[in-house]
Amino acid sequence: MDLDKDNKISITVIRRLPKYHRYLGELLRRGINRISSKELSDLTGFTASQIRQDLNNFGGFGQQGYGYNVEELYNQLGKILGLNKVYNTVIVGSGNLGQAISNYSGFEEAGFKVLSLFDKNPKVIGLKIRDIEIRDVDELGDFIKENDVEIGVITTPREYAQDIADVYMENGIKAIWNFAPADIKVSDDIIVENVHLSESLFTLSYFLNNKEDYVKN
Amino acid sequence: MDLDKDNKISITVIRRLPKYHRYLGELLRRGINRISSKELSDLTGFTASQIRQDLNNFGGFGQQGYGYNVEELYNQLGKILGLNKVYNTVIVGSGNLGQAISNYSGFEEAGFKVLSLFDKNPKVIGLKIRDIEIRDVDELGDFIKENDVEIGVITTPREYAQDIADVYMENGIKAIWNFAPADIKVSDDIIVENVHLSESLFTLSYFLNNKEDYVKN
DNA sequence: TAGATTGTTAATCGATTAACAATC
DNA sequence: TAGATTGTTAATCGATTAACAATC
Repeated sequence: MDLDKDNKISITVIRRLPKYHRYLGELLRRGINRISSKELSDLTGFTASQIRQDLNNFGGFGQQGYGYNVEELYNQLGKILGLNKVYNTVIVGSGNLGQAISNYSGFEEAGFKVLSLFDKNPKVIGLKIRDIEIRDVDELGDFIKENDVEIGVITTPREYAQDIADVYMENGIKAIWNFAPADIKVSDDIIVENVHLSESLFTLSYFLNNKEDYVKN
Repeated sequence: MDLDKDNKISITVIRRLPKYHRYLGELLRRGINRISSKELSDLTGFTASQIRQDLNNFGGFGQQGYGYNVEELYNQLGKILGLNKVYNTVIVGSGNLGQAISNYSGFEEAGFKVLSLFDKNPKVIGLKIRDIEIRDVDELGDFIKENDVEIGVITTPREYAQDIADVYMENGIKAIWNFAPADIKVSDDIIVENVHLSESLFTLSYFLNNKEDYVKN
């Protein structure tokens, strides 16, 4: 799909898409049918021009003189983001962060189904978080293969992150969502998305000490 | 401070600083004394040229023919990021995510001291997470004022985020670290740093479905 | 039809990369 | 000294903004 263009969509554009999707979801809940790029600009803080440019990378979803149909654009963006599918997911590290992710209903609603948590601590193996069992991390590889797991989450301490990434890689996982404060090394065909909480907090700290550099949004 | 320049440091530069800091910390732990921009480039994935440009926004930390002293650069970056201070912090929302943050030793080591968690659920008010008490959210405003709290974290469900932000704002908090999937509105003098986990996950999902757009790092 | 707003091209702005003199 | 590597300027590249014809 998307063979009609050779040039990549830039990461800066891609990272704005979820925000458009979120605001359109809100508008939809509020029963609003149509929105212009100008109005979306007021909501999101991106310029109207930028919004039109961004969307036109994927198609002409709008209509001159009218704007965009909220529901249609929401659905289109959902499809572009791959939210029209279900992804089998596992989480390694059953601490608070792992539990937070497995409990968050928003992810399940968006199609990210957590099949199991994994840990190496015998005290927690066998327990259930809601209805999701915590398994021994030694069973991780087999579980991935037997259950067509596509996405692996890492919520372990830093020192185990690379080992888990290796197990993920060896067993054919397609994408890794990494919360450990380390950059893992995997082969080029595996998607890695990092959430480095420290980097976010330290950025906050920087701005707290250098208010003159801070700009909203 | 930093009165010697009128032009702001751009956000793209600022967001790279924590990563430099993290790698330098690793090098320090490994007992490595000196590093060149070329070597830092191999570690971080940023170009050597970019690294030298970034650092020179803040000072000439290197030495021709030698490179950078790891410990000195680590300390300088720590200072630039404001990690040489202690910040009184509170967390509203004592669920898994709030607990994960309050338990993470890395934040406390970096100077972010969690004084209290807050919740509105009577069942958890009065409990302790490690040695941090969960208080009634009704006491939030007074607590902030009495304890010189500078940073407020929001780990509540989306629908409460703005209300908490309002309490933070009214009681003089300086920065908000927001994990709720909503963009909160506050006055311009308050720093807001968002962690939108859904946006990260949806970006991962996009790349899973559009591998041709994926580029490492 | 007249007004509104898109899709898209062109202009501008900013960030990254390349190059190299300075110097340790 | 010779080699290495910085700090910094200039060149390039890419992203954002502005403008407007097309058209609903």
